[in-house]
Amino acid sequence: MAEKQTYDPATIEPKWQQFWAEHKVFAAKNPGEPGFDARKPKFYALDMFPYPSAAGLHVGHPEGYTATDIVSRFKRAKGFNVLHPMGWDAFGLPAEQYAIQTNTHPAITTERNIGTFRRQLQRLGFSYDWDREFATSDPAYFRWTQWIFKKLHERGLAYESNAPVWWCEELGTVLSNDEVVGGRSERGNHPCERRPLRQWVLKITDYAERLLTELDPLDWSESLKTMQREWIGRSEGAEIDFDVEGHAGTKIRVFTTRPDTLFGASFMVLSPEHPLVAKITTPACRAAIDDYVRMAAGKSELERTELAKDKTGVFTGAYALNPLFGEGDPRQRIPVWIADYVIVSYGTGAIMAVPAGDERDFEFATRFGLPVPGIFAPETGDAEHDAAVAAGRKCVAGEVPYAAHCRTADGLALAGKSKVAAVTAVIDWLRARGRGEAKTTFKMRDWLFSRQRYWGEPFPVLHTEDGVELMADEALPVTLPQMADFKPGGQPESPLIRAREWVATKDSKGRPAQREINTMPGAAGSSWYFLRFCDPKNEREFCSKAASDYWLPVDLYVGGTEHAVGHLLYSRFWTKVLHDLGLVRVNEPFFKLYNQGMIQSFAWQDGRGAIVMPTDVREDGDAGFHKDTGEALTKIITKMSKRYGNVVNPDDVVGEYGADTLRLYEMYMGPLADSKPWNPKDVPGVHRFLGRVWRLCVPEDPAAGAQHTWLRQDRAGDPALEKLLQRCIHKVEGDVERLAFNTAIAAMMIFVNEATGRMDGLSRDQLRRFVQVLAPFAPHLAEELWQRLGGQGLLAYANWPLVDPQALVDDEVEIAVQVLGKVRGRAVVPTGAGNDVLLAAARAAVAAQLEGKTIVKEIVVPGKLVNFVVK
RNA sequence: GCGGGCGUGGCGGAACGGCAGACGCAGCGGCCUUAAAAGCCGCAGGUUCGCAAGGACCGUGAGGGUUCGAGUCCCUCCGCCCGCACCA
Repeated sequence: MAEKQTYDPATIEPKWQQFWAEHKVFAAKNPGEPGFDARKPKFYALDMFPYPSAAGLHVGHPEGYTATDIVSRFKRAKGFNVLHPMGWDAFGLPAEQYAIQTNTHPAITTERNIGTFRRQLQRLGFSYDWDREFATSDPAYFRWTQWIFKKLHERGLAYESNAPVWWCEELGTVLSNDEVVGGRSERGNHPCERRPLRQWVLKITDYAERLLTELDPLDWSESLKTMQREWIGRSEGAEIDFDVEGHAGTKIRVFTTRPDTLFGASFMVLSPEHPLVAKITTPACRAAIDDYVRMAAGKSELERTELAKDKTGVFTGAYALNPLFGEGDPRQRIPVWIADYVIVSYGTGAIMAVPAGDERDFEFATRFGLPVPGIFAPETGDAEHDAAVAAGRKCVAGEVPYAAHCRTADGLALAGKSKVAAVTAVIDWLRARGRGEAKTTFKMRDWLFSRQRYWGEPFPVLHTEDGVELMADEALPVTLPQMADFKPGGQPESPLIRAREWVATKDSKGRPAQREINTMPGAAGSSWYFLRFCDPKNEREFCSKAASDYWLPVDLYVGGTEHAVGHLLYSRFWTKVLHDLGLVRVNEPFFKLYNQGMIQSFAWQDGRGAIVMPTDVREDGDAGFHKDTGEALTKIITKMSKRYGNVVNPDDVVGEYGADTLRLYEMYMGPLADSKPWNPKDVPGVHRFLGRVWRLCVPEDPAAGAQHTWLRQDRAGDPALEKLLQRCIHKVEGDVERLAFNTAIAAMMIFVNEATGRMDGLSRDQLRRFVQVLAPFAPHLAEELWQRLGGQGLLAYANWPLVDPQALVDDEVEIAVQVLGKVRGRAVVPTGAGNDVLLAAARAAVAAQLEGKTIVKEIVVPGKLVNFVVK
């Protein structure tokens, strides 16, 4: 007997992948190109492009990619021009570290890794337009990254700075704020320290206000918007100048959000790094101050910000003068301290301390025995509390009535004013006297834009006799020199310094000049790649205005939360700058952003909490035992990691079940946004489903042909199946729009289960339509069946089947009948029946429960239920 | 500490304020098979009454509230996850 015709992804998947690639089935046409259809709306579906690591693709990658692929295929079927590209974020530290480890040039390892990633992605049948592929390390691409840097420089948004930056000895480079977490590098968890180094910095703070307000209308999750808002960290207040006693002309400027509490400023705190510390410290205090400053500098950021630690600080010996009070007022003269709870880089690096109104200042005052002048007169009714606050024994924040003595001789008086009014009053008073002004500050710092590494974009910058010179557009791209040894030198200097011939060059006037030896950070190339995808081959421009006008903004951007404040902020910043230059129409690049959850995995833990590798575990159902000791183990859910031995390789899954099963399983696991564990036992379930779909079309016996006999011609299908199919199409449509892929798949399973029960009632037309619905999820199987069913042309180009709204309505509905809110019966009534019909049917259904009771109220929800309230 | 999210069967998860547990996994029974695998058909939250058909009660982390009706809305608490964390 001949082989059975079973569902065999290993033959159909490569077949269709090859066909799609050869015929460029998913190539997107730009306006003006032959074949472009201007009548169609556009849809730009984008994945956060991957960093091609040596480890290859991880099952986490295809989760988001499958989601955007489903939407892309769906939108094509719905008549959209779809842009769905893929490329590589290829410059950066990990590539370079891997290159160093394997002693291979990063260009080579990167190319090899990209090859692996591309092959793995193509095995999953994603409908990318591969003609638009590029890597950020391609000279044809980074030429324009350099060009954009020039534009930023022209606008005054790029500058050199010598301010302290995060230096990571282990990585041999500086890192930006979002790359350092708690004083350690995000990548590798190495210790970092602050040190001053000459660096290129981008003035993202100029855009802080816009980055904040223009976030509002975006279709992003609230939690992500909150993260960005907090990172930007806007706060409104005032800057106030304090004179220093005995130092005429020297002023200490502070930033405060509570200028209304100036009456209670009883000391002042400078950060240890504040430039005036050395100047104002008195000889008697100098030794202690020097010690403290040295100690603060030696502390890691982690130690300095450690939670719940006691505050430390030292008196400078100097006194500042509160601008509110005149000579002779005992409140005028306040001591100046230094303490490391004040951060040099925020605000002015100095604060006025108001212990009565600020928890931190109160703690400091208490610890060092400084006075706490009361400035509030609360009336909470709690006499003890009110008295304590008035006397300065307790600290309060927020809206509290001011004490009567909060007044100046010349008419400023806060008593009776609201907080907002008091803030305004104090600012007005200060401004009139040139002692302060309203001020808004941001936590966000400028973007540290240079790295001391080899594998990144060189700057289009020369250092000449006259200073910095930007290179001409024609000289771009500035490519990296070939170097045999690109390791960091242990110095805070780029390895490029050793490429002497490359560094030494001539400026535009023919004089000797040196190239900039720092390179750009990894986030440079990824800050505009979504633009380049619109016009990836353009040699004259970074992206034609026509192309970006058409495709942007990105309609759906899917990726992980880890880029919440880095990449997403930088991309928004660059887009706004390019917009301001008139080069891009949109002001925001990503209209809808969706964060997929993490795919986790099971791991085993013993009684001490130690991880037990799966190879040492004997599984028995859901329980697990140590193979050697027999100890019962606990199953935990955690991220996939080599340490736990629980990494799932997509290649293995594709090898065993096929790409369609992998895609379908990842979408079926649960909501896209949730983190959820990979359960190998669940995978066969979706594979079985695909096998059933296959059998709906293809007979087991090859002698019976490529499709069941009843599918060889058109004839009417089973009306009950028709109704189910209509429902299924409708449900999938709605679910795909809201990215609820798990429930869409459930709906398809329901249909297939029914259809399997009466297979020969299924018509060719019905099965074709079902296959169309399946196509975005399992495109290979769908395309194969479409062909066997004699579908017109390619399924990839077919229009989404229409739903007949009539078909969604049943003639009859079953309603629930409740008595006192509990379901006691059911009744079948005609759809759209009036309340009286419903009530009559309902009464009959629960007659027994109503017996001997009085109906107090009848609640009717048409088409759903009837509830009797009885007594 | 502050902000946000989440707690539903043995497991992953469904459920516009209206029949909790769709769909899948694991489980059980049956058909097919010499046997198994595969496949197909069916059962299935818990407790309990009943020979059965079919009932009853309890059930969405805990407690309270709003409502004719709460997994869903409100308050308090517990637990888990994420983000921020001396930002003046």
